[in-house]
Amino acid sequence: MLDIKKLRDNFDDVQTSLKKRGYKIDKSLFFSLEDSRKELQINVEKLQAERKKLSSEFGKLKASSKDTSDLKNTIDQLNVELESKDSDLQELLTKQNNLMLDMPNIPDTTVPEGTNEDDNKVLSEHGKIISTNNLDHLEITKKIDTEIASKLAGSRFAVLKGDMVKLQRSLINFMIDCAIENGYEEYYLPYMANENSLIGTGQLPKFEEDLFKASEKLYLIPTAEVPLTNLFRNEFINEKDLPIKVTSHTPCFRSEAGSYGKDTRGLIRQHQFEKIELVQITHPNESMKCLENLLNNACEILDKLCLPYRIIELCTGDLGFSSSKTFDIEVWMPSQNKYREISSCSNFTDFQARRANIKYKSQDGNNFVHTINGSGLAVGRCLIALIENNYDGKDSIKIPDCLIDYFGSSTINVN
RNA sequence: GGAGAGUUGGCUGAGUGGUCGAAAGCGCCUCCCUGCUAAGGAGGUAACUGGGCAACUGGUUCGAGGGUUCGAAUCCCUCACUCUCCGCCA
Repeated sequence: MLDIKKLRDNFDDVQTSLKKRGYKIDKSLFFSLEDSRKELQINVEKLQAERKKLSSEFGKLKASSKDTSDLKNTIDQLNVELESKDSDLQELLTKQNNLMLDMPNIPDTTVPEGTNEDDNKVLSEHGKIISTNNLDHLEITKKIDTEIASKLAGSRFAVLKGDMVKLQRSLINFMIDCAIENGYEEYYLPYMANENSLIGTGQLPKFEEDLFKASEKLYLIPTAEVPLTNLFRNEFINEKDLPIKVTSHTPCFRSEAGSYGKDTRGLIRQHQFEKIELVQITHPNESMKCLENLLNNACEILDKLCLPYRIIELCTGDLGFSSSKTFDIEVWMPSQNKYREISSCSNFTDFQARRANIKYKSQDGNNFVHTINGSGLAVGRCLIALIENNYDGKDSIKIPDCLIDYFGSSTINVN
């Protein structure tokens, strides 16, 4: 959520910024709501003050057992007026709030301008592309089975067997250990979240169709970002405790509505996948530095796994709803002959903090924190990358050195 | 699933109709004392929000939403959540 004061005072600046990401604010709507709000609010508060005063006089008259009927009449009339004005005001505030909840975050001034992903900027490429293999992961190993998964649950699910499960488990443990080493505290979390949590991180109300609803009140989490960030919802944090770094491995559930026909083969786009999430709760002055730190933490994993990847900076038109600045990490997928997203690291500035009411206390008063998060990493996609990049073209997949202790062997025989 | 108790400021916790945005304690901040630390003393310290250049000055909030009342933390109703005991259970 944006700061409404910013809109009141610098509407044109905000409008210009949001335009860069393709969002249009209706200026006349905003100010017509705002003008009525101001007038009504002043009016209502005046009436409330008056009632307060008269009620206390009423009490005094009562105490000295004097006649109160005239005063009661006055107050009754006042209450009728107050009630109608107040309900107008409430209606208006709801409209205004809905308008605010619909607005995306303001892109950071350093974000390159653009209209869609074609305008994203490649910042750097890392590692050597050595694989000449063009078989995809389903062709390389039979231990990933999406057909049998469709019997169990439908399309966009997978069943893993034997070595592949163990490899996935090794990746998870390796990634979590990296995060811990980098100062993140590990959490085990609920895989379902309530509505308020999802509003806090920005999935609701606008993106309900992307979620799986598990019951009347609970949704399956689309990412551990939701529970990790909401750990701090409605909390005050001591300034000296910032930044707070937390991590968790969870499954993630996404309906992938609107991606029909896209990435239908294999593990790349599933309703359910494993992910390690990194979250930092930071001081506003430090957040960009923390974003770089988090990005490095994520890249480090690919470095250690010796997988080729590149870093992309998203342009204004491709930024996620809540994000102010985002770096994507894309890993090389030999079978597709291109890089695919494996992590998205974002600075949400105070956008989520405002929605989730996460503040820090400092000498100059209370202020909203900035929230940062990114995958560290998406496990399913990492598994694909590992299989496809490390396949020898004949019968085995090489396990990177950093995983050998976790996996217990230096190769997987695929026959 | 059955029975009961609770939800108040950063925390603990008092408060059953106006003098309560709220006792007390803890914590925190400022100052005094002290060679330093500890202890001690004085004062300050809820959040959100409106108007105003500002000084300042209004309003809202005691889990949420309704109701009663001139007036509600306090009375009534509904809901959510937490805890305890019993039952069941990985």
